[in-house]
This record gives sequence, structure tokens and C-alpha cells, in this order.
Amino acid sequence: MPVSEGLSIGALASRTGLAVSAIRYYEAQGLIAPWRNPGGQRRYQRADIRRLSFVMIAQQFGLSLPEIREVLAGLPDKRTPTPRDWARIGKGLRVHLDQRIDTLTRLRDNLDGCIGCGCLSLPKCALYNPDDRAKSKGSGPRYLMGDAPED
Amino acid sequence: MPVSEGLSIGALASRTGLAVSAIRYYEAQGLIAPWRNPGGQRRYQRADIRRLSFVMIAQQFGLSLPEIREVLAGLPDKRTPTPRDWARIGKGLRVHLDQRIDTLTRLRDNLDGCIGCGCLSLPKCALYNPDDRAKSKGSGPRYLMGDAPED
DNA sequence: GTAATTTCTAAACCTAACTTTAGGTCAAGG
DNA sequence: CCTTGACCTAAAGTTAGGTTTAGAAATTAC
Repeated sequence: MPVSEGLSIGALASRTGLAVSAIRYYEAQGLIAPWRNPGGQRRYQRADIRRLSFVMIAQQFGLSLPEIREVLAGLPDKRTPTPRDWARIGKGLRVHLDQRIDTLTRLRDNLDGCIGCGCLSLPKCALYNPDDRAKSKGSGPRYLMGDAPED
Repeated sequence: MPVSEGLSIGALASRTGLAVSAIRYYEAQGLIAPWRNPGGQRRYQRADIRRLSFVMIAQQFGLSLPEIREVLAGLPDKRTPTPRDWARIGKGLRVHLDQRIDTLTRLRDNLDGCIGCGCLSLPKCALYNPDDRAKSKGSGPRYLMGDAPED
């Protein structure tokens, strides 16, 4: 086992807990870029374990794969990322997370107001503000609140 | 325009901002139950406007359609829901929302710890706890952290 | 030197939450 | 009466994020 032979996809899979198919999929989405050995098989750096772990964490925070790709673009291209590099993009994640918590919290406060006052015109109270509904969890088109219901 | 002719699907769509196709889909998912007029067209009660508004809000809070159906099951079946009825299930929503905010906040704190201490073994810090990763946003199987990477 | 694993690619399949399409019916206006 | 627009059903298409399958080639194990 020479020094820089790299990890096979199966090894990377068992180190990260991801399925082999998922790792190939991430490659197709531009999240990771292995090289190939003489036989055409994928080989990964040890730093890719951390890279994939980061992907998994960012997903839990609600980022889409394209968004994660953006964040990862903040890492150096030609050298192995240092702890400082990771800390830097980790802070980018935090900003994202803060926004989500904020939105949810504001939504909750609005809901409380509706329950408290008894008016229960929830669309007006909690949804009428277009800022709050902006892709809080979007899958497929959604036409929301073009006009406020009066009932 | 006699008293209880009800709303057509198009009228309900424009009152709620939903697409007609979405309303039919919700019916298929058991979220709303219109009756039919002699010609076979769907007719809705005015209270259904609120029902659909509630569905939209619950979606923003991250509930799936089956979950929303469960919550709506807490409404009276044979009479029009009163403000008190809505307030009651609104509180159910609040619990759900609180949990999500909580999970996200804990996750954020963990991330802060990782960045702060410089260890950056993010999988261990933020993910190793199985509670946190339980379907925070699940779409498709995910094999997470069977073992903690050492790199 | 085989046999058993892994890995390869491409394409099909999966779930959620809808939309679009196709072909036909109902309802309202003039 | 006739046309136009709203509505009907069933089925297929869409996006995200993957998994499964099929058939072939590379590696590893004995």
C-alpha cells in the first residue's frame, strides 16, 4: 500500500456512512472530484472524508446540493484545506442557519399572535408578508397569497 | 345565487391563491372533502378557505401532507369549525414548530463549538448524536454516521 | 489461476408535492 | 342555440436527492 494510492469509493463510503451510489451522485452534482486509477476506478484523498461530512451537515441545516456546492467553492482548489479553511466556510453555514432559525421564530411569533387574539385570520397574520414565505421549504411551484382571503 | 350553493373550485383557488390542480391533489390526499353539484362539479364551503390556508401555513412550518391531515383530524367533522377549534389545532402546530426551532438551535450551538475549538471533527461534534439527525429533512434513505471518521 | 468482490456506466425507478396534457363535459352569456 | 370558459378524469411529466438494476471490467482473495 504505497503512500498516495488514495481511497476507493467503497472505503470512502464506509468512512463517511454514505452509500456508494450517493457519492457517485455527489460527484455528478459537482460536490467532489476524485481522480481515476489506471483501471478507471475512482480514487479519493483522505480530506474528502471531511468534505463529505461537511456536505451531510450542511444538508441537515437545510441547504440544497447546489447551495452546498457554492459554499464548498470557498475552499482552496489546489491544496488540502486547513482547519482555518474549514472554520471559514463553517461560518458561512452559520449565517445560513441563523436565517432559517430567524424565519421560523418570526413565523412562530405570528402564529402566537393569531391564536392569542382569536382573529385567526392566519393568512393575513402569518402569511401575508411575502418575505416569510420565500422558499422556506420549496419543492415544486407554489402560488401563495396573491390576495388575502376575506374569510 | 342561492344561499348554500357553495364555492366552485376556481373560486376557492382564487380565494386561497392555490392552483386548481393543487386543490384537487389535496382532496386526493384526504385534506379536504367537497361535495358535488348535480353536474358532478366540486362545491366547497366557505370554511374550506380557512382550511386550505391552514394547510399552507402548516406546510411552511415543515409538516408533510399526511401530518397535516392528522392535525386537521382534530377539527369537528359535522359542524363548521369555530375560532376555538382553530386555536386548538393551531397550538398543535406550535409544538411542532417549537421542536424544529429547538433542533436547529442545538445544531447551531454544536457548530459554534466546532468552529470555536478548532477541532473541526464536525461529524463527531454535530452529527454523532443520532437524535439530531433523525429526519430533520428526510427525502430518501440516508445512511449517516455508522462510525465516526477519524480524519 | 480462478472465484468472489468491487467498481464501472447508463438508465430506470422511487417519494413528495404538484403541474401539464389530452380528450371530453358543464355552465353561463349573448 | 351556440360558443366560450370553467370543470371533469386519468395519466404522464417535473424536481430533488438518491437507489436499483444490468451487464461488463477491474481487483482482491485463496
